[in-house]
Amino acid sequence: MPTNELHTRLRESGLRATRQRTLVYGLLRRVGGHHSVDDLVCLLADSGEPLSRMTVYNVVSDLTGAGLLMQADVGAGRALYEASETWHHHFVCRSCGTVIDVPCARGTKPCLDAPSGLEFSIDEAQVIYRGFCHGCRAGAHSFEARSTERHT
Amino acid sequence: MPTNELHTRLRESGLRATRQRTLVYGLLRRVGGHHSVDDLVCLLADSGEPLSRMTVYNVVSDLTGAGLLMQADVGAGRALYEASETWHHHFVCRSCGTVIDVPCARGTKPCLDAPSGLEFSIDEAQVIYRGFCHGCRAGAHSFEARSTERHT
DNA sequence: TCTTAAACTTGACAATGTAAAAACAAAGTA
DNA sequence: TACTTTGTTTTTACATTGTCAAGTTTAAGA
Repeated sequence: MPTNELHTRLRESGLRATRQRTLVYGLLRRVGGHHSVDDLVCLLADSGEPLSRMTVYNVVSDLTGAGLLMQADVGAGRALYEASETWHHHFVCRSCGTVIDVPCARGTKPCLDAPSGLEFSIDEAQVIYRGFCHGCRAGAHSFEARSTERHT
Repeated sequence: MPTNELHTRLRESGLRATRQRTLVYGLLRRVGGHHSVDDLVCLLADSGEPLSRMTVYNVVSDLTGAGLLMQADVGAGRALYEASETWHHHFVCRSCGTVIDVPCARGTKPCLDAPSGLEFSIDEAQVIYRGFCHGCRAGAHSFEARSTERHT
């Protein structure tokens, strides 16, 4: 996706199209996968366009709020970000920590029908599946099968 | 639940029944609700039985592994623990951070049927619902209703 | 070009979690 | 009951992740 288009996307989402936001969004769209803020800071530095850590935190927060990025909380201070068009979930391996996308049946938020009769409004349901990936199989089995997609 | 019984529970779960484990497990059963490690350290200190932070981390990790505690990752370095008999999920208010239990349709792990055709084994599916609680309602509504249970 | 509100940078700091080694204690056994 | 073994706890230091606040810079509209 060319810079102009990224620029347009940002504006359409109600955000100012700054160099920093364009860089982060462009990077995530280009490389794909799940990345922590620290990852992003390093990748940007390596690409010759270093941004401050605080800026990256602000940018991913803004882009997530605008719906351009998805945030996956895969436990204990591990927040990962990705540029994705469709709402989906994540599998996390208990052994090696690998994160794998898991398609969502509905594909749009809030995905799950929450039980009715609750005193609050839900706009999103995030599911984290845990278990052991193919490489780490050990103890605990509940079902098995064959592969689909895999990121980072 | 008397100390003897806590003791027995621990042994049955394959853990040594140490004073520290008994204290933490007993506390969580007695007070109920969701608590961070820091919470627990303070509560224990207040009750005149101080434990080191590291010990509390070890204990909750061991008890969670043994199935006596549930861990709820409610985002960005917020790991909460609770003593619960049945598997369930959590709602987190985007505004005030309040955590509310949400019953799970099945009540046992792994709760959700994951999409078939995946190259890994799932033993647990944790769902985090996000939105706004009754007190914080603002913008975003997707449905509403009446209350059930509420903790911490 | 000029103006202004929004965004970025910097540096210090808070919160959360982990590593390693030494002291200690639970549980089984003699 | 005393002994032994092995797992647990404690301490200290540190790594990681995220936040605050003040000052500077910049995007976007007039």
